[in-house]
Amino acid sequence: MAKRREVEAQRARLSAATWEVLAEQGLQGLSLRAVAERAGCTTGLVLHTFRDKRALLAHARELLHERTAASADAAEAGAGAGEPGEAAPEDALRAVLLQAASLTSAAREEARVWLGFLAAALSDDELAELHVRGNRAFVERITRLVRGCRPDLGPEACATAALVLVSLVEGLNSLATVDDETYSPEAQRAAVEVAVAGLVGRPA
Amino acid sequence: MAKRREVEAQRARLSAATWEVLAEQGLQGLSLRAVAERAGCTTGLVLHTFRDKRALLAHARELLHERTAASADAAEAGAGAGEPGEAAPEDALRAVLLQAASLTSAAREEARVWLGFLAAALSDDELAELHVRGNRAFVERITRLVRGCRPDLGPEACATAALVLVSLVEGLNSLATVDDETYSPEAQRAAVEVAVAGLVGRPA
DNA sequence: CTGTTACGGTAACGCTTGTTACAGAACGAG
DNA sequence: CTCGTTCTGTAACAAGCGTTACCGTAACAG
Repeated sequence: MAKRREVEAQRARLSAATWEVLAEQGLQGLSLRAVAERAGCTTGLVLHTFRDKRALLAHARELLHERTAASADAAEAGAGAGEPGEAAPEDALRAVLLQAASLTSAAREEARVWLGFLAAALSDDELAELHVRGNRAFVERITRLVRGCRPDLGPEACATAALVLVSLVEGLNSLATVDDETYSPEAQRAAVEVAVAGLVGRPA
Repeated sequence: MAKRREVEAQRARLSAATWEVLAEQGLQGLSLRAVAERAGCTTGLVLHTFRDKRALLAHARELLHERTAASADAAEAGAGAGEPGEAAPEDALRAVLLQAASLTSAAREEARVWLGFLAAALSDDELAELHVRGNRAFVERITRLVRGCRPDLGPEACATAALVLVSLVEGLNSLATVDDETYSPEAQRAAVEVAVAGLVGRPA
């Protein structure tokens, strides 16, 4: 054996650089040289750490998935930690949905990255599979939270309600990446509130 | 003056080719050579008809906008032409939304094209402006239909409801491009039905 | 009929891309 | 210390990109 550096740290660093380039320059500007420059190294290191560009993209995609999942976990736990009041499950659902929306500029940047990966997945089967896995995990999370809010609903109704909420949030994210005026944070918040109230909340 | 061929037909033909390439090969495969080969000509003709690639993309984007607008017009008119029953405005809203969703394979292909343009708009201001214009027109259309269904709601409530429905449909479209199993036509239809019923329909 | 003008194709340019081969540097083992 | 292995940077490669200059060709004006 010889040198055994922390290659895992390199992978994380390069994935983060991939992410930043994707957020700033878009999908078209995402070249190996741009990533290398962003990470402060050359393309040689990049392709020594990852077999090829697709492997780099796939790793960055998984990193994004893990990040959003952790963020959702935190939001869900934080909402339930208030007090065991009457509307705790609804608060958790609302908290997770609002956290998934792009209310802050950081979240909007993440949405741009997410959208870039989605567009890339249209012609990359591996990225497509990763996207499907991540999105289905999100759908299952929302389905569970919906069931917690409305135990009276059947499984199909819960699944449909979850699909509505997930599609709504991801649609808001996608549209907000280009039109942050129409899809302002307030507008997004109001939309999520209305949808939650209509599907799960008070059956007025 | 000399030859005066139908250059407008060429523009339409090339835009259609752009569209097809974008649907089949994705944003990365959208090169001038691919478009030219698809249209049965060379790149010379392409760049004689359009100043550069961005102009070609912009024209194809406008063509997509006009197409979706015409389709929405047809759906709206068709739903209102049944009989002047009690729930005509709700039917029109539902028809427009379902037509905008990707229930058929042709509509899914259109959604892939739409998504490609959206991703391209992240780093192209002209495409971004075209997208914003088209989407706002759609939002206004839905807002008008919502107002027709629920004259009792205030302007803000109508706007929020429209934003929910638009984001829902576009989210369904985006997600269905990659996962046509979870976002099957039946699932999309059920989602739209639930959302319309919850926001506009019977206030149960 | 002839000249002018728009049109379409050919081929090349310069550039960037992903990828690979090679050379030097850094560290652990003997 | 010295060898050998692992790592990183350099440089080059072929391929593809958008774009441009150039050259026939066909059609209308006079």
